[in-house]
Order: sequence, then structure tokens, then C-alpha cells
Amino acid sequence: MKVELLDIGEVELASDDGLVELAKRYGKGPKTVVAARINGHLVDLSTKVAQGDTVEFIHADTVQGRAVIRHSTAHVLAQAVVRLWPGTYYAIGPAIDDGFYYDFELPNEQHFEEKDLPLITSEMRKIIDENQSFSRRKYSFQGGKTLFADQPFKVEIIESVQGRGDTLEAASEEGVEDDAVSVYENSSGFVDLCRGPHVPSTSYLGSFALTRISGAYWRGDEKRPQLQRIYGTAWESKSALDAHIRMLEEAAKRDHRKLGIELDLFHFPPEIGSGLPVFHPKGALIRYLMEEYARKAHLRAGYEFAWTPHLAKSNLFSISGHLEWYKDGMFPPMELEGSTYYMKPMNCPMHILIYQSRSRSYRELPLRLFEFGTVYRYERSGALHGLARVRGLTQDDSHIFCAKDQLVPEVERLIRFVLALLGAFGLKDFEVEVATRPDKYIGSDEEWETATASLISALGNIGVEYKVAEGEGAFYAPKIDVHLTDAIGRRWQVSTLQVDLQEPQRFQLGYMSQDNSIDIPYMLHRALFGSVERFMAILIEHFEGALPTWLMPKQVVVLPVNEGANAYAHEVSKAVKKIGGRVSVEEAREPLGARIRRMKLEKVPFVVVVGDDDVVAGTVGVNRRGSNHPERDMPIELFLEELKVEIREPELEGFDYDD
RNA sequence: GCCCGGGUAGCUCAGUCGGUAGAGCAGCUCACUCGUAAUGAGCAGGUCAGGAGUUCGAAUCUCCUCUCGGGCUCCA
Repeated sequence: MKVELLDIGEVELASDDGLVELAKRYGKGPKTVVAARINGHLVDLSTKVAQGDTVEFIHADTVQGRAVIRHSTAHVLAQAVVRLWPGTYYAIGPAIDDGFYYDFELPNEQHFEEKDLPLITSEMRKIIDENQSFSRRKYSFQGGKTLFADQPFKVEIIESVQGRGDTLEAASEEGVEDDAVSVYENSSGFVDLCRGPHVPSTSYLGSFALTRISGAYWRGDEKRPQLQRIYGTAWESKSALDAHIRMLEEAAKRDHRKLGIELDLFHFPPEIGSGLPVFHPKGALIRYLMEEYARKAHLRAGYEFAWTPHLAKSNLFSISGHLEWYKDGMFPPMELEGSTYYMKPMNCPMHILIYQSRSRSYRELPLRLFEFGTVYRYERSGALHGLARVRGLTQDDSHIFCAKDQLVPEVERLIRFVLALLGAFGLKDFEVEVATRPDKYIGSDEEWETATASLISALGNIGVEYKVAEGEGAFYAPKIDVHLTDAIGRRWQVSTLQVDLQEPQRFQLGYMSQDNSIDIPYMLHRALFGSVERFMAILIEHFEGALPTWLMPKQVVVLPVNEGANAYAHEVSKAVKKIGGRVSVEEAREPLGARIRRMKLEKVPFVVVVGDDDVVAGTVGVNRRGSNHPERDMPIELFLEELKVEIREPELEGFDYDD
């Protein structure tokens, strides 16, 4: 019989030959094909092919192939845990980015400990060495429930679908479909609910590592029992596994918390409290440079500055809805002279008061109020994470009040502004998400639709691609969230842009329109860095501490080779200062090599060495960051020319200030 | 908040069986004046996160609190 093999063409196959035989003949080598697609459906390699089928191999070194390997390795993990802890209930074990996990409930409320991982790993190795096969079977709902009678989580998964007749995504993942239950049985007798596909046997597995243990709530719901989760990673080969482990080490080197201490930028004094950073002189200078750049950009882009206090009486947050909807995220109240005060969790109510301070005319719109506004949010202790997640954060926050017909153009303008501003900081790889109405929300459905539609049409108008994140909006507004991918492929959420139809009503905002009637303005909330603290963390990690020269606290250091060159070194330093460079001189109290090493570790962009020859010739030796080949005898004027360009602030590209 | 693992000098870490604290780097002093990633010697530096308990004796064992890290939940 003939089948169509993708990328190969039509091939001849004996009728009792299966996919394994086909893979042997046409795959990239032994065990490189882990599953297949027949006529578009993902299947195990044991699936029979028929005359005329179209077959596509799923190779081990692809995203889908790895997912198959990881999912199968998760089954091996479950089997190992059940062997070591008889009576364990196993829940779910999907493949995830870069790996997999499996959730368990151990008997007698036992918990995994770190030292269990090597035990489990060696049990998994035994299972893999047994060369167990995976085979798929289908059961009726009732049959499935009988099979898993002693596994309550599996029964719950089956029932969650059977009862409602719909298909939960997670349940489908786990092997429950509309009409039947899909089960995989290993040759050892271990069975698990699973959609598959799986590798044909455990001999396809082996390049895995168990990475960590954790508690995890059943179905992600903190009101349900907490299960014991084991995370692992699995790859198609030892070398791919090793590469992944090296990537993790690379990420650890970039950790902004580590670099923050090493480069003397900031720390979190326990005396102040969790999640409340202090910035040291170098960190504060970086912050200043970031903020000044943003302030100038905003001013030129038609924003006006605002400045507001850090706390306010409770009534303000009652009107805004924060006390009703956001109280869990706020610091507890303070009683003062008979009033109750709260630290502000957002800046919007304060900016609204500025809008409200006098009557407004349509001629003033759009009115764009901008502030680096520090807000305080009660983050649960386990959520804190260096500068990326703190309890006191500064938003580059703005509230834009505009008329209805200005809304879409204003959003378009904003998106261009965001991408230009982030681009100026060297970040260019973005994904845009539209976050829609969450379960808990204020306002009417029509208002949410209007607001969401305006975001989507603005994105469409300027041709920016986006994904929809259902139910991820704020309680008062849908959002456009900008995520960026850093130098080593990690995703961070930065900017957020929200169309709010609620707060203008709650505060009864108005403006005098052209036809002499009072209209309600529309309001946009937006933060481009998101939080200055987090944005700094992202920059540090993205650049591994080697920030663009214009953001470096120290841009140039001049090293005289010996005492005789000191005076000349100070002349060079002065010349650098004159063109606006940040520079210092390190005199020859210790060997040149030692000073160079120190400055290189500090990631100083230009290490300049001057000796007797330079004094005579008016030259410098330039050792640039990222290079170990110094350029000797460079005329000082030439160096200053190069430096002028290097220290210059970047232009905003892609945003026209006259927009 | 929940599960697991940590907290020893400014930083990175060692500290055995419970016997009273150690290194490297950084700092200070002195000497060295050096041409591209660590000059040498000396000095100083610790309520072993905090508290309670067990013990003749606790960095070490037990409990509590604080705090940090990895996850879960939440989120800028």
C-alpha cells in the first residue's frame, strides 16, 4: 500500500508494517521519531496506517517531540513515586515549557523532601532500564472509573467531564474526551489516564533530571488541597539536556539580585521590611538616568507632570472602588485624627482629583497627566522576588482623559510610544496581549465591549499583532499588556494600557463639550516601564549588568601606568567630563592588571590606560568592554569623538512627537 | 499565605561526633610605581538571623519567630 510521507513523498509500505518500520526507514536515525501525525491527528507509533494516509513524523528534537518525551517521562516519574510510596494518589502530570511535572498526594500526609529526588531518579532509571512499553486503551466513563477506583483524582477528572458533557481543557489533556477515557498502560502494569501520544517504550527516554519539589494546589485553586509536585526536565539527548542545564546556569549569572549586590546597586534591608528596596548611589544613578530619559520623552510627547502624595483618606478609595475590589492588595489602614488613611495602591484616584480640581473644556482634551508615582501593595510574602516583585513600587504612570472620538487614535499613539520607548532601552522583542473582562468586574457588559473593541481596533489600525488573554483584565478595565523577551529568551511583562470607563463615572467627571453640554471623558491608564524597579531588574538581567553606555554609572575609568602619568590621567578625565562623560581616575597604587580586572568586573565600558608614551604623544590606550584587545596610541581627540557618540542618549525611533 | 530548602565577617563559603569560630576576596596600614583580567607583608573584622528549650557545655540537637531562595496562588 502507499502512504504520503510529509517531506519525503509517496512511499510504499507492506500492509502489516507500522509507523515504527516507516520511521526506521525514513526517520533521522534510531529513536529520533517519537510519535506521528496521521491525516493531521497526533498518534502513537503503534497506530495502524491505511492506504492513502498522510503521515508526518514527530521528531524528538522538536517542540512537539520534546513534549511527547516529557509527558512520557512524567509517567515514569509517577510510576517511580507509586513504587516508592505505595498508596500514593497521583493527580496530573503534563509537559510544560522546558520540562514536566507531576502532582501527588502521598499517604499519611507525607511530603517530599529534597533528598528524595535522587531516590526517585534512580527508581526512574530502573523503570527505563526495564524497557517498558506504553500502550493505549480506551474505556467507557464507567470502565475508566472502575479502573481508577482507588485513585480519587483520576475519578474526579473523569467525572468533571462526564457530568457536564463538555470538555475541560485540562481533562482533555489528561485523556478524557467527549465519549471515552483514554488510558496508557505500561508493561509493568502501571496505568494512567492520558491523551497521549507517548513514546513506544521507555527506551526512548533517559535524558532527564528532576529539578525541584514544591507544593501545588489541586487544579490551581488555593481552596483545594495542596498536593506535592515534582518538577523535572527531559530532552531528546544528553547533550540537549546539558545545554539546558548550561542555560539555567547562564540565567543564574544574570540574576539581578546577585548583580545588584556585586555592582553595589541596591539591597533590601530587613530593618525596613520585605519587598522594600533601597538604592545605593550607583543604582540610584541608573534610576535617575532611566527616569530622566522617560520624563523628557513624555514632556515632548504632550504629557504634563503631576505629583501626588503616598496616602489618602479611605473615602477616596471607596469612591474609586479600590476598597471594595482591591482591598487584599492594600496595606492595612492607619487611624489618624478620626480619619482612616490608606497607602495608595494605584495613582489613578489622585490624578482624577487633579482633573476634577476645576471645570474642564473639550479644548483641553486629551489631557495627559504623568507621574513617577510610588504605590504600595501588600504582596504575599511568597510572591516577592527581588526588584521584580516588591511591596513599594514606582510606576511611570499616566492617566489620559479624552473624548470618545479621541480614544482609538490615543491608544494607537500610545502603542507607538511604548514600543519606541522600550526600544530606546535596547529591548526590541515584544508580544502584545489584549486582556479581556475577568470574572470579578465592575461596569456593564456594553462598556466592557466598547473598551475592549477600542483596544483591538487601535492595534488593528497600526498593524500590531496580538493575542487575546481571556479574563486577564483588571477589575475596572480591559488591558493591552506588552511582554518582552530578553536576551536569553525569558518573558517579562512590562507595559500595561487600560481603557477605563468606570472611574470617570464613579468620580462623576465631566467636561464642557463643543455643543455646550457636559460629557463624561474616557480615561486611559498606562505604565510603560510598568514599575521602574522591575524594569531596572529586566535591564540588568537582559544586559547581564553591562547596561548600554548611556545608562552606566561609570562610563570611563582612566588608569595611569605610574605616578608620572597621574597629571595626564587627570587631564584626560577632565576632557571626558567636559563632553559629559562619567569618569574617574584610579591611580597606580596597585598593579595595572589588578586595576583593569576590577574595572572589567564592574563592566565599565571604557578602560583607558595612559603611560609615559601617551603623555608625550597626547594619546590613550583604549580597552573597550567586551573586548580584550586594547587599542594603543589612540589620539585623545579621536577617543573623545568615539565617546561622544557612545554616551549619547538614544533617539525615540518610530514615534513622531508631532503625532 | 501554603509546600520544600537555606541564614556563619561587607561578599563567596568551610566548620567532622555537641567541646566555645576559619579561609579567600573586599577594608585598613606599610612596602612596591607597575603598559592591559588578581604585587607582597601585616592588621582589623563575627551576640554563628533572633528568642526559648535540651545539655556540664549548642554555630551544631528541639521548638517558635523573622528573613532569603525554589515552586503554588496572586501580580507591575
